[in-house]
Amino acid sequence: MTETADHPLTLFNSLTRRAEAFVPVHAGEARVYSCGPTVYNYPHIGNMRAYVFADTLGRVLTWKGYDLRHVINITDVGHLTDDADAGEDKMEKMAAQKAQSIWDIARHYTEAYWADVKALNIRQPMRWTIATDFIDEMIAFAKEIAPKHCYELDSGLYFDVSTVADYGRLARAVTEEGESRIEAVDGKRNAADFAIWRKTPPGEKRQMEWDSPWGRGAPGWHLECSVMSGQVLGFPFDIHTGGIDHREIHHPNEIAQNQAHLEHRAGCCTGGLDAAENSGARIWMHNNFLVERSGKMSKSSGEFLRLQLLIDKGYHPLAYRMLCLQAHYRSELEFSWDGLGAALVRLKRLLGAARGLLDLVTDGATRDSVRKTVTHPKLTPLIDRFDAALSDDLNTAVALTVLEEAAAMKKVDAEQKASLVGAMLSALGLPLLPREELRIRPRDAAVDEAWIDAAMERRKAARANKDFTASDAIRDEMASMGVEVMDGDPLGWEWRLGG
RNA sequence: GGCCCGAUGGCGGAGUGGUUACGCACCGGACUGCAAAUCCGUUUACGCCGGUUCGAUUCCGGCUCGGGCCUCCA
Repeated sequence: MTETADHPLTLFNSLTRRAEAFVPVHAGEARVYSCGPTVYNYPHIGNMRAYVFADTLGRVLTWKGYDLRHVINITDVGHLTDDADAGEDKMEKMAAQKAQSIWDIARHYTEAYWADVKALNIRQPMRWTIATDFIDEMIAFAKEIAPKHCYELDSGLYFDVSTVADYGRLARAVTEEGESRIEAVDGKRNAADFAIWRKTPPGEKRQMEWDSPWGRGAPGWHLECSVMSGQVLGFPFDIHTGGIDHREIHHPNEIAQNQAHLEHRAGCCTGGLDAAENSGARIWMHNNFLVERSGKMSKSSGEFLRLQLLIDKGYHPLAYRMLCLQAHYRSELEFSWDGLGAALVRLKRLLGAARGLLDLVTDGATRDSVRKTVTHPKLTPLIDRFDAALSDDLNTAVALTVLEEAAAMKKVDAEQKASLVGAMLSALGLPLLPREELRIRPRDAAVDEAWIDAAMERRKAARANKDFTASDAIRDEMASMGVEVMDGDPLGWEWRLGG
């Protein structure tokens, strides 16, 4: 057993379409920027997969011993409803629909998002950047690159993608003359040109608008991420994450802006800076989609799956995290209620196996710290296998099986096992929850805990008298109310409701 | 029309040129007054047709089917 083998962290870089060794820009640090939500509506569980992924990445970086500096942005302005250049702003539209201030809308949905973040045990990033806090910086950024890379039309300031080298390298699919199904904005030089500043149409008044050298208006969506990531983390930073949909449009545009910005700062250039070397980030990572057959994962379809709905049905939110962990982040993942139920059962059994270790658990441990405290010969190979799995582009599916093996391990030093299991749970973002928190009463449950406790008491008395006819009748009665009785459950659950 | 991706047992989902993860479900056993829960054990798979190879689920080509993107979307 070579339990001290070192497994360098390798991550799949969308820019090169290859797994690459992670080499931090700043020794010992990992600087990560994640594209966050546009807060014009509730996030659905598919959206949340991106943040579970980003959190898992951050936890693995911590496990590997890096000092994580993570930024997630909140887009509270500038996201368009349809046409990429001249459509309605999603924020403005929702505010109009609800007859509320746009700022109230933004706050409401930001808080809803944060609630989901908390429920999924996603760690707080070093900083949440709010787009509207960076308007001045966005204007300054745009002013810098405008002379060489932008042109002005009636509707706004546009970025000319032909002015940077290798535009669209990330997407690998730039359709120069493609049959676009949307009407192009008049005057655009290239089909792929995008607005970095959108002017408020004459005669209109928006709730969110600012003065700029190009008139009153609002920043384009792509500009926000370039500015916030560069401001807070500095170019180049290590990793930029987002959903796979961003690989085609948003991130290529962000990269083009970053190239232009870096070019300006370098005071060059002949031929433009290379897109791979000057994209702003070393590694671009994209999580795949959570898919659901009936289309409930699309916000535009009206009804969509929110985390709160899972909770209302009696599924603990961490069952959803477990569902994500079982698959690789780059694979499409199928959502179904049966699948969620399976993940919940798995989570319960895992935490049940880890029970009793509660007060021994060490949170936030690193691989190296675990190696120091866990020396039992049956446990050390598990550290290595766990580390190898996570180091292999975040193979959480395999890491999870190693964790389960560790939790089920018999005849080993209890304290060492606790350290190991605790560290593994922490690396995957699964907290050791007590029973009360893991069990969730479905919202539509016909009975409450008081009723259940009373019934349990009656049944207990009948059983004490060996009156099994009576005790079975009570059990049937409870079952008819949706309560399942479990005698002698090792988790200490005497009953359950729903999931 | 253009570009890209996928197809693994009942479901989900890893992975690999040769010994076929894992979870849930099912089945068997232990436990239980009986169940449930829990624990232990077992069964079932690599879309089709060619090619490369001593050997392919794994590599290459074609086909079929499914999905995504090209318009905001994690």
